[in-house]
Amino acid sequence: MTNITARERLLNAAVESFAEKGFSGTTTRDIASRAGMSPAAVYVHHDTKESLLFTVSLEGHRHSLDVISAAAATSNDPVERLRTMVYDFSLWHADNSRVGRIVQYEFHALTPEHRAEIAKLRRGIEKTMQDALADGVDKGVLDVADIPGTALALLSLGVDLVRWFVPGGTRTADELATLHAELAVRMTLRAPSSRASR
Amino acid sequence: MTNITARERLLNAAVESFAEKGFSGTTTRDIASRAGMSPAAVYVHHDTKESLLFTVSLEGHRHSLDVISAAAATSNDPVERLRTMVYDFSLWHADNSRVGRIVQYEFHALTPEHRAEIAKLRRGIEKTMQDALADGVDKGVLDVADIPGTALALLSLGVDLVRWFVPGGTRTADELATLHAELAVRMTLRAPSSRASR
DNA sequence: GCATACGCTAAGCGCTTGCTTAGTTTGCAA
DNA sequence: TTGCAAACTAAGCAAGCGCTTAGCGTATGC
Repeated sequence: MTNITARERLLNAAVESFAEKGFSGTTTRDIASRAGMSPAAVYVHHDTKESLLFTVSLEGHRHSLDVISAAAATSNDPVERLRTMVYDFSLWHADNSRVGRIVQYEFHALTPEHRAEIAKLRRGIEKTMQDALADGVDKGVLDVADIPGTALALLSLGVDLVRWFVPGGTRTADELATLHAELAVRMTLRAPSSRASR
Repeated sequence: MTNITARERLLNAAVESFAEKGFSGTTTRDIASRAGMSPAAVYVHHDTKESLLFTVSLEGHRHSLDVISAAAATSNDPVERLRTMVYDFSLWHADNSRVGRIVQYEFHALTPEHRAEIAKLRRGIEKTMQDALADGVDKGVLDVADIPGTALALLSLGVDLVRWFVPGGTRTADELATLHAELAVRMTLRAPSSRASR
């Protein structure tokens, strides 16, 4: 009970510190003091500093994969589905921008084994977006010449927002996600004339 | 003469190391040995490790601002101008992905004074893109409801590519930049029906 | 009422860090 | 030939690093 709480307090402290100073810029003493504990207490609940990063990164990647997968299953209409996927993916990054920064920018700090495991989840995210575009093209609703490249561009909208988004700024997470969803549709929608020609 | 060469060899070594391991993950001994010098030689040519980062970051920001400013001046046609701006901005990031990673991801490692100076250049980049969009809207050629948000999204295409782009991969820098330029036009172009209504 | 296990800390080990100091080498002006 | 500045290195300092060890207090099962 208290075991779980202390472990999670340390994980939350690690998220704060990694997001603010990066993995290499964070000391185990930082994490411990943010969690209100002595430096040695970190090692009661976590093996190494890197395993803390791996736990945070794995959880973050799983969440964002879950979010985009769930969105992909909400509709059979390619346009509405794409709108939901981009909206939810960008919203998740805005609502979790600290975890998002760790997910996106600290990938290289993982051990090769952990990196390989997380790379699989990343491929899953890209695949989900590619499949949604391919289905829309098949149904004649979307016009996408370069599916992998366009999928990456759509994901970039969500990914890159963690670099500058601040909660409580001039723009809400919902407004940003709505904008991204609209831009995504415009990037991929087949023009009326070419749709008529089908 | 040799002074300039040694100074630049150290800067190149710093670019390699910062891009690969991040600023905090890089040691001054890394930089020195990559430049084929002793650790102390770094301090003959540069004040601190952070001043090396500042020099690299400042030069990188200036280059990318120059690139997008020059592109903004190539045409009066809003569509062609936007296409050129996005193409050149993404191309620069693909051709300079190591410097791009430092520019984008090591901003927080700068001292507050240096950060403030570089923030000005960043605002210049955003302003240039916003002005191009606003002019296109004024001329009735583009349809952009949220100009600051859309400008950020267009820049995100170039910025985020440094996270995954590898020279010599399946995609050339030119192909990627061409794709981004096309997507940018689709994101912002006024639809024929709404253009007719003007 | 005692033994045991658990959550945690004080102290610190061996190593690496950014940077400095003191001194050597080199090339060139007078 | 001498004098001197500039480029560079060997050695090392103080501080900070990830992580370990030894031990303390407390709660729980018996």
